Amino acid sequence: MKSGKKPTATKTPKGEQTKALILNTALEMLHQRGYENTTMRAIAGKAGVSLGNAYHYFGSKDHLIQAFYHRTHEDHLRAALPALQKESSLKARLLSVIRLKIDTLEPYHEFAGVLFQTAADPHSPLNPFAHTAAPVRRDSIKLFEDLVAETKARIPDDLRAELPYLLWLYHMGIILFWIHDSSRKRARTYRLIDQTVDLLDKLISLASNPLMRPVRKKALRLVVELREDLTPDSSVEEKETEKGER
Amino acid sequence: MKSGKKPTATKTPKGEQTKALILNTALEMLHQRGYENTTMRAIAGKAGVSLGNAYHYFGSKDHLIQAFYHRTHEDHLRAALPALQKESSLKARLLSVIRLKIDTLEPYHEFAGVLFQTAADPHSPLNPFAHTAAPVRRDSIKLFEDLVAETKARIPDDLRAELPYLLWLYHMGIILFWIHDSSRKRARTYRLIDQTVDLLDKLISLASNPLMRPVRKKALRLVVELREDLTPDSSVEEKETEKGER
DNA sequence: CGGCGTTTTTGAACAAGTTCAAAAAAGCAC
DNA sequence: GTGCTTTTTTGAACTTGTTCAAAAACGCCG
Repeated sequence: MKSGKKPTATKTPKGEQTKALILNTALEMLHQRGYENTTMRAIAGKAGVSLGNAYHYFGSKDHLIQAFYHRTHEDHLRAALPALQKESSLKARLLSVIRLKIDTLEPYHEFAGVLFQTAADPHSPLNPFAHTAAPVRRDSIKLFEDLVAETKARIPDDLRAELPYLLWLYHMGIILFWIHDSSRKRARTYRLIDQTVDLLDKLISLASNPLMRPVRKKALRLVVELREDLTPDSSVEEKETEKGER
Repeated sequence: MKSGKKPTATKTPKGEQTKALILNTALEMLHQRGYENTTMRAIAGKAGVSLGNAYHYFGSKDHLIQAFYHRTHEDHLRAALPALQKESSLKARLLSVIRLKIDTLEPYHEFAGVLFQTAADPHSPLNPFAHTAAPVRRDSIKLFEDLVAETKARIPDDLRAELPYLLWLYHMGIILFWIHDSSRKRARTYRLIDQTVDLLDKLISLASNPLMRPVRKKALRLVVELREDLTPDSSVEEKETEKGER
């Protein structure tokens, strides 16, 4: 699987339309037939365009996955935001959001492995930790900011500031577990969620205790320090100066 | 990337030799040229055998990676066991082991992403959480058992029983971070290790406090419950009954 | 040595992701 | 509408992982 180049931006209504057509066809096929069975040729064929045309709009098969990412994220948002309205405690809010995330992902469990796979490679632009994915990630973290913001639990400011990011990290961990979960109806994942949310809630209370201040400070300092660099612009990728893009 | 079938067991000294030759050539090339640039054809070519022959001994490119896994694990063991002799405190032992792990992996950082990538797919036999990898994993966890066993710190039995597994999990997390770490000389990873080992040590002390017993019990019960199922024999893979293998 | 089953080895073929140069269509200025 | 540029679209070619049937080599029995 080579790198896959620049997904050319669409510059015409016609192009826009073709791009959307390809994407929809792709998502549909991915859903129905899974990742391996959805070949670029099949997508192009079903969409009624040529193979090369598909590659014109999506630099690689992975870019299609990225689109999938976007879509499920949006779906999750649509489900989670209303849920947040109904709950006020941090614990209940967190529980809702995480459970809904898994609910949203569930139909795609079969090829979620591939999803995570492409996402795990630091060189892949899909990787949620990479700079390229920064916008998506930020957007994703924002949900947890909302989650934390409107809760009246007494949480120290330093912790409160980092909590969204930490919860996002936690939610990534849950997804990782879910991917590997082959239990019926994903029972084990939901159990993990219920229990860990409970533990997290307790842990947050504990960390909020004045006695814990030194340890908390130290831990948070580390988090901040290592998180900062997560989005370094000093990447060595993109060796070529592109000229047509602007 | 299709599945890749059964890596036929070698049944002759001649075969043994060829297999070793291919493996060594592959590891060398992986080291020098990285994953993408090391094609199966190149390996076969340099080893002086045919492409098909390489596939006879290694069912897929991934199987080569698995061999790589083994090798680095052995290297790590060779470095870590002596180090354990010299240290007695849990903290110092853990610090040693983890740092040595990263030291061992460092030469391969460039293609570590791919490594983790193939390892992240639940369908891949390389995935460290999968049943197929159970032996390797067990062996890997064993190191942490040694690490915990001979330390005289007063740790409650329930925690002590699960600690090796938990530390193994922790060490996987460190590796994940390392893979994404592009700082000079991997400074950030080492900093993360130093700091988190310290925190872990504190956390273990804290968890050992009688006051924490209820929470600890609850958390450990969850760990045990979810860990058990990690190696279910009820897998749906291996549809064909193989007859030549025994 | 000669036959014969097994293991090793080969080479060709296939599938699928990716690249690319060039044709076709669209957009636009005049 | 005509000519020019830009964008879209195509189709063929290339690369690489993988499969497979058949040839070659091997081991062994009589």
